[in-house]
Amino acid sequence: MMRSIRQASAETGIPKDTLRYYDKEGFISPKRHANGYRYYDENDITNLKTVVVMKYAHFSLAEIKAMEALFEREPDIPCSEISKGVLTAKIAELRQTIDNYQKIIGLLEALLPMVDSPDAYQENQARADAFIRQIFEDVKKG
Amino acid sequence: MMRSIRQASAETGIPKDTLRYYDKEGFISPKRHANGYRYYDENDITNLKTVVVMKYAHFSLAEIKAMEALFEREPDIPCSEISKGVLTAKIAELRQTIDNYQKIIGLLEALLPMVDSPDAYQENQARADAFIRQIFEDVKKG
DNA sequence: CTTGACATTGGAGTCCGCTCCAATGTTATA
DNA sequence: TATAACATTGGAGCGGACTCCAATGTCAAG
Repeated sequence: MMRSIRQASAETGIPKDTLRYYDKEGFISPKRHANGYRYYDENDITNLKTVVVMKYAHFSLAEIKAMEALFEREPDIPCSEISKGVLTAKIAELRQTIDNYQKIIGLLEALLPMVDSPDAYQENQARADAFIRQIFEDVKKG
Repeated sequence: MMRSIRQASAETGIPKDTLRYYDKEGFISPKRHANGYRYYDENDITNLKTVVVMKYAHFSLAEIKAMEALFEREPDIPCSEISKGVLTAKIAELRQTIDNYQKIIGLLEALLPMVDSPDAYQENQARADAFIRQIFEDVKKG
């Protein structure tokens, strides 16, 4: 079954211009009709859906490109370790980000009461400045 | 105490060009010498350190600008509710992001075994495709 | 008084991932 | 056959936050 770019766009939710961009970049390049029109087959659609999922999972296009395993449909080529590596690296990265964000939430919650009471702001200011300078030193170190 | 742009940069870790950029944008604009040189006073330095901390906490420059309370040092102007709002909104946003990332980690961990075994890739492929298409539907909905 | 390290400016370039445009060609329908 | 709704291309623009450059000005040390 062949889809026009319009149909592929409707099915994947990826704008037509973006599909052309992916093609231009040699990322996902569907076959062409005699008239030059792109047509997307089942594999193309699966690959595009994979891209949607991977983008949702905060992979950059470069990272997605690197994971050939997700797109490789040739029986003779063995699936490389790259995909696995990229995947586990991203998992570690997300865990790290979560830890970091939890620290940041703690910081913001500590900052909140210093900004919280408009009338007492003057009194809080020295405290807030000292707090910021303390955090700054922490941020600088790591 | 007055710092040249070079000294302010050294003290805050913010590149000189970036300090000029902040000035150009009317964000943090130090006073000038007669010769036109910028000089940064204590308040400027505290404000710059605040920016470093807020950037670390994933605030955009626009968001940081919005939090006048962090920079306001005039006694007559009451501290607005804006800073508090921006702060609590960011805390909520980070919590949301953490939830989201935890879901994504679950997804990637489920995907991993399908990419994990190079030799069995062909066998896994149909399963991986079906999995991707399932996740795609979930992603599409929310 | 020269040298070198600093400072100034306006403006261009970078990265990423699109997004939009104009000019043009093709196809389906009334 | 006219019109609308598709398709193609190359290339420009965008947003955010810088980053770099060239031309020029200033200043302290030897």
